[in-house]
Amino acid sequence: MRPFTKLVVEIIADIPKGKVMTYGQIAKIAGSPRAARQVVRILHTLTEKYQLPWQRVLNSKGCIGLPGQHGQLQRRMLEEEGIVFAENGSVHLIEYGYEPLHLMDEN
DNA sequence: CGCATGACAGTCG
DNA sequence: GCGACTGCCATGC
Repeated sequence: MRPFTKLVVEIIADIPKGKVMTYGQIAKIAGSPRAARQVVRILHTLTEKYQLPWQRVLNSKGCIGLPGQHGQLQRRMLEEEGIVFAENGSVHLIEYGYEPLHLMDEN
């Protein structure tokens, strides 16, 4: 497994309950600001192997990426964690967005 | 090895 | 503010 992938797994696994992160955010922290796609792939590939909280990972719009039933399921799981959805079906990233500061260089 | 694809992001009109 | 286009990087065929 590449370092990037490993970091992504660590980061996602480190997302606390009631918080969410975006693909771009995770990718950036993992070391590749442009690797949001890889985060997506990693979710697909490893979410079942490592039991990652995929439901806490959203796109930059704060919306569920999956269409249909999976999205509904994800939304319900997030609500169970205490996350409140906006009227448009998005999550308030300003409030629920999680930033693992211990992984930041300085900033 | 080359082409196509993906649960995306950022910019432009 | 929304829709369309391009960029990115790794995996799959």
